[in-house]
Amino acid sequence: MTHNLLDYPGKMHAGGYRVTPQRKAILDAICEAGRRVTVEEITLRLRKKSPTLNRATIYRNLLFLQRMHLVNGAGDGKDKRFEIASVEPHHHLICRECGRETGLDRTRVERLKRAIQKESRFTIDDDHLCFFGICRRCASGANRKSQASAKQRTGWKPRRKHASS
Amino acid sequence: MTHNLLDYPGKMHAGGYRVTPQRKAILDAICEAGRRVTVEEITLRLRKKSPTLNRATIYRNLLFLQRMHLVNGAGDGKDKRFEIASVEPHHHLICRECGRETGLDRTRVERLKRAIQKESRFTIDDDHLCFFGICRRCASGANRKSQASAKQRTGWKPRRKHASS
DNA sequence: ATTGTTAATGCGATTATTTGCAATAAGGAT
DNA sequence: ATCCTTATTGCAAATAATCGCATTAACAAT
Repeated sequence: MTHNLLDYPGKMHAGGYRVTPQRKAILDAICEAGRRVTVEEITLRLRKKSPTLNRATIYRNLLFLQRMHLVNGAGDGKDKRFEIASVEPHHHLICRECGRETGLDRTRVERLKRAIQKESRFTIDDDHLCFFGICRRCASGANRKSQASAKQRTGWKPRRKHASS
Repeated sequence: MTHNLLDYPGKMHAGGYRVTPQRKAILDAICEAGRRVTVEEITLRLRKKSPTLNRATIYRNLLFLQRMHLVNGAGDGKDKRFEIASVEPHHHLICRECGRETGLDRTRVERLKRAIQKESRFTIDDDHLCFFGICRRCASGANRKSQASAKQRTGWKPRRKHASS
């Protein structure tokens, strides 16, 4: 239970918020997944242990947990994914093509954050940034077929001027 | 028409995609707004000049235009906002509290992107990053009442242990 | 253990977004 | 100008996400 390291009850109480079984269940579900999960996956996991937990409660708490910095979310629409916020700030490089994540040396990013904060006195409170782009493999065209479904999923076919078979 | 600088017909054709009046209308609508706009605002603007343009077409093209790097989108859910992608890469600091944007010296960010690319050979194709956090004014508590509605909008009341009037 | 306060949940009803598919129309070729 | 291919649209139906409000239950205080 990674999230226990975060002392989430303490953080919630400190803000005047309450620790409910629903919130615990949601944190558990994300934690047990052990990777970045979509709302759908979270909902499915919850069906088992907490079948009565309401849809609206999930959405509300996902927002809440993000605000509390207990959970990090990144991505667009249905592809948005959540994970337990790590004690250690860390960042991701996510490939738009194949969806794979690459680690990212955090010192560099933290340095940028500090520099920005120093200059503009704006505090970036995100300890978990996601940068989207194209990974090495996809850039080289190495894995065209293997995971090229990203495009299809959003409904656009790749370029193919009229030319038979 | 800032977006004409981008040669969007060229980019679309290059990918085997088509330039339709609907796409033009959507780009125009975002452009005319002259600032980061929500789907709702885009829809409202389109009602006037292109009343027949379908909902689904708007959503599909917003995705499409982002993929084409003609439009940038950032933010969560209904707060997601779009703007015409500038020829010049630029980045934003957006305050979670009051929603205001602060400019951000882009050289620093570009340097980070280059460094990452060099190290991991991952190409961050985002020329428009949004960093969320707390701006100077809100951090100092200067404008509590003026724009503190951000919290209410998502349905949470600020901490206030029971104490009358 | 009981009580009071009010944050949080569940529910039903809206509203927002997505999807499948037939009909339409962009743009290359003749 | 006309034809052909197929990307894109509009529509209607399906899903997903949000909202208002009455009810429930955390938790601080007694």
